[in-house]
Amino acid sequence: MTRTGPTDWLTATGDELASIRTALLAHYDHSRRELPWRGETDPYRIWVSEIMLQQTRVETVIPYYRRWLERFPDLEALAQAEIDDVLLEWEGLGYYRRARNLQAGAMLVRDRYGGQVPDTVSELRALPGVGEYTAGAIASIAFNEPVPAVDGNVKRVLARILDELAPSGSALRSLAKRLVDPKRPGDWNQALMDLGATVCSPRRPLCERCPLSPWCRARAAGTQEERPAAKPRGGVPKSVRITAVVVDQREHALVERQP
DNA sequence: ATCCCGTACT
DNA sequence: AGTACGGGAT
Repeated sequence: MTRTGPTDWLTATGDELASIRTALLAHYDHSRRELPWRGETDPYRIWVSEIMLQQTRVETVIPYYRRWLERFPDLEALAQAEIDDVLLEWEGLGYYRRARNLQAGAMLVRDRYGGQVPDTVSELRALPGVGEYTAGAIASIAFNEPVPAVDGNVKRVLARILDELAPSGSALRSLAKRLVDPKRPGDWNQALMDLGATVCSPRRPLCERCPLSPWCRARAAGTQEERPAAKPRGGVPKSVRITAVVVDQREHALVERQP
């Protein structure tokens, strides 16, 4: 492969897409993090791991994930559990709504789908606590559906590939959709997330070790540290407080008031 | 798009 | 106390 610079992803050829997929998947195959849910394809287990990983770091989740599967080894076990037992098992993870949603979802799948987790993004999205990201992750990892899974890490990776300060949701989705490897969608999505967690970090990304650097516009421009843009501090004030003091001609205050 | 939520960090 | 974060919900 000979390359002259980062690709225009809107017009990328099939060969170019194949090249970037091959590069990242090869990297993933030899340097992926070994995690308890890696290589797993049981949709219930992927579901549990993805919900636990929302707003919670990997190291924290690992022991909870293991204990959870001992206590609730399959969807049926979770669906018939007492909510108090569910919450007890979740204790320490925080965001307890996730646990309530997970069990409500398990009951829903049991009652509406005969215990089989649905395999489409739209059906998955109907489960409580499952949004676009989580639905894509479950569909791709557990069911090999060629759909993207764009979490915070992936957003950063894509923003750097595009060298955009604040790529729109639609720009991110369309690029993510084009990139997904049709043969190994689950591995592809996990590879992108892994890359964001380990190489394409928010600060000081390790571009020298990045298998995607040949395709990365930010890397070519040297702007990787500033992509995506930091959030504007504070934002636009919604109101401005004005205080006036009325004085007479000798500058004695006639009216004073504490705001 | 924008808001909301619960938590961690400062 | 205030803010940043990363998801979901609307």
